[in-house]
This record gives sequence, structure tokens and C-alpha cells, in this order.
Amino acid sequence: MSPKTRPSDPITVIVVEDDVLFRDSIRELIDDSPAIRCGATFESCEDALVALQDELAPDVILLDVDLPGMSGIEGISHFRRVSPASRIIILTVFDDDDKIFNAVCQGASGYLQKSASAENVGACILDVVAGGAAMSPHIAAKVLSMFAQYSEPKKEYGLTIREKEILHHLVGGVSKKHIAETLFISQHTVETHLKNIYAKLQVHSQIDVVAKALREHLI
Amino acid sequence: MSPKTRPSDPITVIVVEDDVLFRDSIRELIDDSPAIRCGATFESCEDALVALQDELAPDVILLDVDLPGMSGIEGISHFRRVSPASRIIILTVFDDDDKIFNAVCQGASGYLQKSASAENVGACILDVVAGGAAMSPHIAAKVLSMFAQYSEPKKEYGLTIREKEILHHLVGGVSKKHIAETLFISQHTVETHLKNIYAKLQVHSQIDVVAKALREHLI
DNA sequence: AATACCATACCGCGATCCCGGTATTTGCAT
DNA sequence: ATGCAAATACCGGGATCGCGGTATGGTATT
Repeated sequence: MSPKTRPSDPITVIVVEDDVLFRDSIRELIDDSPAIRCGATFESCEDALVALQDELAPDVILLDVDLPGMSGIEGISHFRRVSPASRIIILTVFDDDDKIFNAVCQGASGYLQKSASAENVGACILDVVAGGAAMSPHIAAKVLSMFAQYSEPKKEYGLTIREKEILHHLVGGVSKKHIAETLFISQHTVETHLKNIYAKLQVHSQIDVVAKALREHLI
Repeated sequence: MSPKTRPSDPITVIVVEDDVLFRDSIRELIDDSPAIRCGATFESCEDALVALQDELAPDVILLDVDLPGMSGIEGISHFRRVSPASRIIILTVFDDDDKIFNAVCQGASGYLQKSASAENVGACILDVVAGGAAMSPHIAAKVLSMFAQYSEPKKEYGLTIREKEILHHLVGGVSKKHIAETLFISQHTVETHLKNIYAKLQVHSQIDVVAKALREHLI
């Protein structure tokens, strides 16, 4: 999330694409836009990664998915490491849901179909540089559903305040004895609370409690 | 993710919106589309929730954010409980990032600005019923960045295959003894592996291991 | 006033875990 | 082939946990 601050500077883009024809055509297409400049093109992730190590980071990396050697999807994490400020747009021939989904999970900011028009390409790049993300409703839904699933099921087990407190310490890796000391109560009391927690969460060990708490985000 | 299977049926929509004028105008707008029917309108989440309890679930719920009583954002989780099959679209006046971000995290499938054109409204509803999600690049980026952050930092601690296997069972709540039985090795061996895991992860108990594994997604 | 629930405290036994060792076999790589 | 890392195995003592109890004072609700 670092939107371009000086829009007067041309946006620099690099292209990683093994097909020569397409690589050249997209370069032209980019250079036609006044605000965008194509810095360099590469035919593999490996080449691009080497070049990026001692050059200035481009604003945007256009990255093909199907590449010889390291795939575009794999490449994403590497690019993000060597050039964290660069935003990544995936180039695909088909609207391959799973690949694109993986890509955005890896940190891509958007994707473009290779059939995209010049305006689309430009708009997508600008969106992304402005701090946005470009993706189809279908991909968006996939991402959201995982998100919702992750943040939603905060089931309630009827834990009392004290029990939640104990649970919290427990998840933090504190032993019963130490919890007792911290809360100024007897260790027996901690055990009683713990027993009640076990019953409510239907588990039978600290491990299970911690696992369940973390998995269901009761922390 | 349950796309409408019989597109010949009209899509039923309900509207929850306190402003009478806007409520009526959006109802008209919806009923103008042949494929979409406005089932009912409500002026608060509370009213709508009561009505939904003994009525058929609508395909889509159009939900205003600013409502008297329960806000639209709060309402999302309730609607999802009483009518899990319904998809939720948020109505907003402004492009309020934080609210919309919260909304999608709660399980909304998209949002519409109140200034949206008739085509936009229709397209958004159709997108969402088709199993997609509708949101602006800016919101999409916010969601993605959280996602990337969540799936990225899979640190490596140099665990061996066997150690990862042990760790996996441990996180599943299996006791050392049982792990030994499952893997056809002695319990002593499990303990040795465990000691090595402790050293590598720099922890000192099963609890810590499980907590660390779940938190850093080493599972 | 009665009831219910919570937080607190205590006991003891058997199971499990933590950690300090040592040691052999296996497999991969130089 | 030689060496190193991983996987395997074993021991024992002290700490911790799991669970079966019982019990009492406080607070909130009815």
C-alpha cells in the first residue's frame, strides 16, 4: 500500500514473458501511454530477479504465469523479496481461477488477460499503482469467502470472563503455576477453571485448548 | 458460493433502508429489471430479521450501512445466520473504505454506491448471484494485502520431514504415546524428535510448539 | 428470600511431559 | 569411502497435567 506520490514521474514497468512476439507487443503498448514507461523486458523470472538486485525497483512488474523454469506464481514471492515496493500484475491467457487465486494470495495486486485492450492494460496498471487491486468478481469472491470463513466463526462457548482470561494466558504459553502467580490466585483455582474450560470447549488437554482457541480465533 | 442454478426463476431481492424515498426508488429500479424481483422492503435490520425467520430466503439482501438501531455492518452476521443462502450487498452513500472493508470481512459479497446507475445495480446483483463479488479496486487491495500478509510469513526453521510429521500430529492434539503408535516408532524416538523441534523453534513445551505452529502457519 | 452462577480453594493419584544424557543405524553427499 | 545429518532407540528423575472429588463466599436475578 504505497501509492505513487509523484504522478508526474512516469510509471516504470518491467515485463517478464517468454514469448518474444507478445513481449514486444506489450512493450510497445505500454510505451504508447505517456504516463507509463517500459523499463526492461525479461524472458524468465530468473533473469529478471538477477537484474532487479542491483537496479532501481520498477513500479510494476508484469508477470506471465507460464514461464520456463520458475513459474510466474512461484516468482511472485521472490520478486516481493528483492523488490518489495513493486506491485505485481499477472498476465494470463486464460481466466484460470486457481492460478490467479494463488497469485493474489502470494501477493499479486491484479491480473490481466493477454487479450486485454490497450486501455485495459493502462487502466489496470494505473489502478495498481494507485494502491488498488484489479481482479474479476469471481476471483474476488473466492478471496472473500476465505476471508469471511476466517473472521466469522467466532463461536461462543459461554466462557466466563475469568475463564477467558485463563485461556488467554494459556494460549500465550504460560504454565498453570505461572498463571496462578500472575492472577494472584491458587494453582488449584486455575485447575478448576481449566476443567470448566475443557468441559465447555469439549477438549481434554491444554494442547487441544490452545489449538482450538487459535483455530477458531477465540484468543 | 452457491450460484443460482435456475436462472429462469426471477432473482428475489429484499431491501433494508431507512430512507423512504431511496427505498422506493431502488424498489422501482429493481422491478424494472425483468430477471429481478423485489420481494419486500424494510426500514431496519430488526424488522427484516423478524420477517426472514418464517419467510423464504431471498437471493440477495441490499443493506444500507447507516440505519437506526442495528447498523448494516452489525446486521450482516445476523442475516447470515437466519438466511445463510442469501448474499448480501452493502449500500453506501460514500466510498467509506473502513466500513466496506469490515462489511466484506463479515461476509458481504459486494457493495453498491447509492449513486449507482440502474445498470450498475443490476450488474452487481447478477454478479453476486452468480457467485461473484463486487468491489472497487481500492477495497480489493485492502483485502488482498491482509491476505498476503497472512499467507506470506511462512518462516523456515529447518525442520526435517520427520519433525514436521511429528509437529503435524502434535498440532492435531495427538499425544506423544499415540504419535509413536501411529508412526510405528518408539515413544522415546518421538521425544527425541520433540526435543529437536523445541530447540529449532526455540520453545519449551508442547503448548508453545502448537501455538507457534498455528500462529505462523507451519501446520 | 431463594436460586443460580461464578470465582475461589483444596486433595491425591496416575498419566504425561521436559530435559539431561548416550548410542546405533541409515542415507546422502563430497 | 568417508563423513555428516537424520532417524531411530533408551533411561530416569523431577515437573506438570488431567480428573475425580468437595466446598465456600459473593453477586445477580428472580
